[in-house]
Amino acid sequence: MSSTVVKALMLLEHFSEDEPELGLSELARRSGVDKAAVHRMLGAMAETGLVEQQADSRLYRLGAGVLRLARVRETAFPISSIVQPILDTLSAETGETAHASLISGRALANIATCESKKGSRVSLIAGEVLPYHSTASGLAVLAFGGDALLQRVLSTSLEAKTRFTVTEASELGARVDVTREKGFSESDQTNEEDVHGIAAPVFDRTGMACGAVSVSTPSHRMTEVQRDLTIGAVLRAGSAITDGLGGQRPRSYADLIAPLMTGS
Amino acid sequence: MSSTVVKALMLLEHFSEDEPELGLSELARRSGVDKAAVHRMLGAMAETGLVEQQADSRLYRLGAGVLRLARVRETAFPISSIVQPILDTLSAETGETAHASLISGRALANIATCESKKGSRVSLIAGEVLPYHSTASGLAVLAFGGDALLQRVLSTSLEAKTRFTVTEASELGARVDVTREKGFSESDQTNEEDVHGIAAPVFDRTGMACGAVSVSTPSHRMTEVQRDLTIGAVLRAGSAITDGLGGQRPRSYADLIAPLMTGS
DNA sequence: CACCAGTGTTGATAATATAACACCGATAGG
DNA sequence: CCTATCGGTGTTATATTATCAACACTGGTG
Repeated sequence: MSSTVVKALMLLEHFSEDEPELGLSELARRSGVDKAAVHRMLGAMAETGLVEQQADSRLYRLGAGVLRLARVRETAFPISSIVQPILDTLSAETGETAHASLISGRALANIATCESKKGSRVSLIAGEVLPYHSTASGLAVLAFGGDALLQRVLSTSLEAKTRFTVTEASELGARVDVTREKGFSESDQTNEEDVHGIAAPVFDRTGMACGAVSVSTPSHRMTEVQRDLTIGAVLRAGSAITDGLGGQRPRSYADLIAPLMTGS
Repeated sequence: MSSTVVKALMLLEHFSEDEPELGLSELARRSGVDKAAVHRMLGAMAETGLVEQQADSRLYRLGAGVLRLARVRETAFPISSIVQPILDTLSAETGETAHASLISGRALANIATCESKKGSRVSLIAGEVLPYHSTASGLAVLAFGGDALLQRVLSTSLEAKTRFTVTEASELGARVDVTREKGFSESDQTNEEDVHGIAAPVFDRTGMACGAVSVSTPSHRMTEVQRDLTIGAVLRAGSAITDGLGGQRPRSYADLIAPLMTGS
């Protein structure tokens, strides 16, 4: 069912900002894969520089190869450099943390962020993988990313990240419909406690959503005024990023959000 | 002998700044792997977001996953951000193109560059993979990266990149010895025509070389004066990077290069 | 229009790399 | 000194993968 390559690459998901170095046994435990298999996979990935092993502690971490690959991609398709300034203004306009993510296989990859300047803010782990079903960004992508993607996600089991997470396919489908009608998505504490998210889709040049831009606000601070302000700002940012990437908004979507994109 | 994971990841080496998008057949041809196998491997890597397939043209390119991974690594171990300013001053001091690379599996990965401002300059492809045996950076790493690495490289077949490339293991060993005695490495047109390189090793905290910093000068422009200037600047840059990464120079090496690090 | 050369994709079967298990030496703590 | 970790290693049955061929499709050409 699942190829060894996928299994090996899934191991990389366990490296995070908080735990950038992991031991063999630890990694085997978390991934639920046999220790010997993990050892072989890490060895294979080390050969190509995707991971590297500390000589002394024997811990593994992401290798220099990922930097090289990112450079190749970013040089050819400068996404991050286009997105970052837009996120900065989005964060400034709303006063909250903004981030952008792109479709990356079976999940969303957070590729750029701008944290709020406030002391109390939503702080997210760099390079986190965001599930489609529990985040505002995910909803935005599901709503405008085509039926194939939506069906695939609906047919998977939806993990409950908090007590508010939608775990029923039918209800998730309903939320996607709402998102499609409104032109933006909204989620309250479905991925993390006390985090409210508002997101807008980003389109590629075929008119399909390829990612999303989102603003995360502490739930207790979210007011009606703040909400309206954020929706307009997020939609403008989404459009700006779509344009920056050479993407194309579907006509119906452009008409839909036009009245909402008030403000400067 | 060779695992499927390695074979799959080797496919990624064929993506470059010049050719960021490749078709299935093209990739199969270059890698010498069966088309069907390449198809399955790319599919597997697409599942995890390491590559992505254009919906319309069906071409493959590096995916958003690599950006995410690079963010995780760079947040935890901010190498690029430490190296870049040092490269900038190195390039300013020498007037030529400077770059830094790290050990990445079986080769060196170029992770940061600063191009010369001159019209005639050495321009290198972003994210290029540098062979150990044909580059000044490679020599520097081989000389100070431990015997295990050196033996492994010496036992492989050395591809002739130009008519000056060293392809005999014995001669390469001799050049490594010279490098070890001098404290820096030098190569003239061994990797590319009309490119002269001078490189210094970068050490990790165990005192082993983990990478190198190098200045590439058009061969015809390399004079005695320029050479002395460059050697001092490269050695200073190497030391600065080693310090910035929390690395540790071996005592013997520090004594060796001390008299050469003249200038500011 | 038929043809051709190219593409991406999919099955079938045979070959082989892989998963699983127990095991090893080393290290650290009680 | 015993126990519980750790990283790493063999070995064999098994499941995945490589290989080959054929497929449907495209765009260009006679």
